[in-house]
Amino acid sequence: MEPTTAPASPDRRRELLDTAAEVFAAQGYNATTVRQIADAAGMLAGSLYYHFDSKESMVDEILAAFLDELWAGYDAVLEAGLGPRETIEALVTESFREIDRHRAAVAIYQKEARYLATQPRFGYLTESRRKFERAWLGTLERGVAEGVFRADLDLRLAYRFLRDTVWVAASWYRPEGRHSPEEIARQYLAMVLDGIALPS
Amino acid sequence: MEPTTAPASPDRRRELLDTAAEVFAAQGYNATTVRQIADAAGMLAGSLYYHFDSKESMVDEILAAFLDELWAGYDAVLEAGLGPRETIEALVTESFREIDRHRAAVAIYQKEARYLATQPRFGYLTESRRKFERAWLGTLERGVAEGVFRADLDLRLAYRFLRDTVWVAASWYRPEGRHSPEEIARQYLAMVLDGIALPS
Amino acid sequence: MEPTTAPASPDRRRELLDTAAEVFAAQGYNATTVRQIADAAGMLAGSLYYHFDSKESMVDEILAAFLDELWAGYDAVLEAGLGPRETIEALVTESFREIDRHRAAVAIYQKEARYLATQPRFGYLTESRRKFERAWLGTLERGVAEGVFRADLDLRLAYRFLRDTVWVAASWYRPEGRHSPEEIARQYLAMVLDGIALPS
Amino acid sequence: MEPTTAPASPDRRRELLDTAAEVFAAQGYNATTVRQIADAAGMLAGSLYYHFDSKESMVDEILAAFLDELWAGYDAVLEAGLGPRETIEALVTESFREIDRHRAAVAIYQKEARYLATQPRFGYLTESRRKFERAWLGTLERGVAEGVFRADLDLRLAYRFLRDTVWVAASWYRPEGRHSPEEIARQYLAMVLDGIALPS
DNA sequence: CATGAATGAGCTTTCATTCAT
DNA sequence: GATGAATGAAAGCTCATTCAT
Repeated sequence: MEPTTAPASPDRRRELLDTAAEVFAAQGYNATTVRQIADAAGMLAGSLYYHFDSKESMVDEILAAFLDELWAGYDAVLEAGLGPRETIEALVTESFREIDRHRAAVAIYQKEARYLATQPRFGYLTESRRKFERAWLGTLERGVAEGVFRADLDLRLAYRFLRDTVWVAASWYRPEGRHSPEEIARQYLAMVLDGIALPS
Repeated sequence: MEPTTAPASPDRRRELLDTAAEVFAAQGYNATTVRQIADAAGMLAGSLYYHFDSKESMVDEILAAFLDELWAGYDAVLEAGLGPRETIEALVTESFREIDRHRAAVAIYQKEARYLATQPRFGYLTESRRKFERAWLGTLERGVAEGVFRADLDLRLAYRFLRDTVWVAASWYRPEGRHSPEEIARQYLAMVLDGIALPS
Repeated sequence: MEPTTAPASPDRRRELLDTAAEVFAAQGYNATTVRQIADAAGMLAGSLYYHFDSKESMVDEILAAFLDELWAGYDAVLEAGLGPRETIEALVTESFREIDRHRAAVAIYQKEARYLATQPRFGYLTESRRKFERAWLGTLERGVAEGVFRADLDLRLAYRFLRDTVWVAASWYRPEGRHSPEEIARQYLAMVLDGIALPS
Repeated sequence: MEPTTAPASPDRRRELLDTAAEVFAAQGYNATTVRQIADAAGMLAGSLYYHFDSKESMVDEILAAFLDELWAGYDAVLEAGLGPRETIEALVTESFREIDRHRAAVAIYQKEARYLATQPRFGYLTESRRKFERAWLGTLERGVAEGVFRADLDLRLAYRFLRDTVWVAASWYRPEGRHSPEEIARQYLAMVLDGIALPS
């Protein structure tokens, strides 16, 4: 019979951050008030400041944790020595898994990254974006060189196409939905790699 | 005896709305203060209220004007009696033209529609989203029925894929960029219809 | 028949700063709320922010204006080529005049300078204190060298004695009081220069 | 069976009060947070409330203890039947000894007494000030009557001059400094009684 | 005795909006 | 048409204080 007492500190933080992420994702960072987060967490606005320095430091922690995990997955893929097509497949699948696990964080990242990145504190967002571009664009270039991808495309356009295509899914994805992240990845890859048209 | 120096009122409104749209797109609706808009327009915050009822009515007018124009184009395409593939091609091209003309409005729509749609005043956003879905999803279904599009796809997924793919472009598109909207449309269609992979 | 309209901007600022100075002097900077200042000025707390950036910038302006005026007077004295005793007399008189004109500002300076000086923004307070010390201590040293002042004193102690003696007066001085600033200066100088004891 | 490790409670209180006094003196009562005191004492803010009722009761105890000790010394001097000049000398010396022993408390008294005295709880501050005035002013008057002090001074001014002159020293005094309290008293008395100027 | 977590009141500040001129 | 000054509501945050453990 568990006592209904307060959980230990790091767990509590995580709990609160998850709550905050949900609210941020639903309403937008700026449109979310600290009071709304506190309400959702069942406490008073001021009480949040026992755990966090500021509203800003909450998004900060949410985004940083997400990017850490994301890059752990990406790095594993990139160091696996796969061919270009298999790398793209693995990156897309990894991305949808990340969306599945951290939907709220991904949605926040999508909507607020550009705005937040203007502040020095969030410099790592810009950094991450660059690393991201190098990884995807590099793979595409390799694929063209190796004759696996079409040569008649503007690769920067293709990169943006891929990137957006994957991440925007966070805005509508629901974990309890019909498809598993792997299934969604498979469908996306089918479209991205081979197109929606039947070869005539 | 009207003085000829005073600018026609509707022009001034348009001018101010364009300015506001630019700022909204750059900073987000909530993060934008009325004063920032006024600064950008070279006037004081209070003076904007001679032209507009409220900050809300500014986004309202911006979005409504954009959607009006968009649907004029879409409706023309949908009533032209084209085949499914040609319809998709025309809709995508039309969309990129719209992005070219109303980049700021499209960017605002992308970022804020979900949040704004919760208010009754912006009910037309939800309505438009539904019409949108009917148009695209219907065309896809027709394409599958006619054997022009692949039958092994979850069409709702494909719809979202198409929709996001096109509109997210507003977040990075720059009118002075390398490619014309038609050229971008062509590239996107190449990827979407036939995939980025070379047929093996 | 004057209309009871709002006065022009720079005057209004001065008015508000005078009000603020009075409240700060009476209650202490930290113990004073922006609301109290606004109340005293007959407006709402938020309205003060039309005129000033922050509570801090209010003290800043108050103190800076006071020190500017003070140094104008001091510099005139120091450049007049007076003997040490006459210089001390003139500085003391000038100080009491300043207390008479800017009682609140002087009181704030006395109570809050040390605390405020820890912030970079108020660096000029430290600077002013140093300049102050050079002026007074230098005059005392000159006086000892010329045989006008006693040689058996620790001059740093004497400097502090003089300095405090003069400025603390701001904490009890009332402009409508019995004595004019010049008369108070005369009495202080009598005590400081010749002592309160009768020569035996 | 009391464990011998637990420190006697009154000692701990004293220790904490000394710590608190130091912080209050350095930052001002209002600008000091309970947490800063707790930090300085190596405990958490809430823990202080095991020892004290409130922040207010801390200053209260600090000031009351200081005034108790001060008046013990003053009363001894006043009842010793000394002449006016010797009384002044003894009071000044006693005061500097008090500054030496309770620098922080004296500094707090100097800066905060006026503000605190507005609350009923600190009524003894006002009382003490009155007693103080009677003691010093009475001695001065006696001195004038007996021909020991100059008759051409406004005695209320002289009183304030003496009072401030002595106590403000608490704001710069450092116990480890060059001069003993007795030496400082001697120098102050030399200035106050006989002036800084050489008799011409 | 001390901690960890929370409360609740109040603070400074922001900002959309109003309105007399 | 625009300005200058103000309003009022609400925001983010601070802090003395409480209390179960």
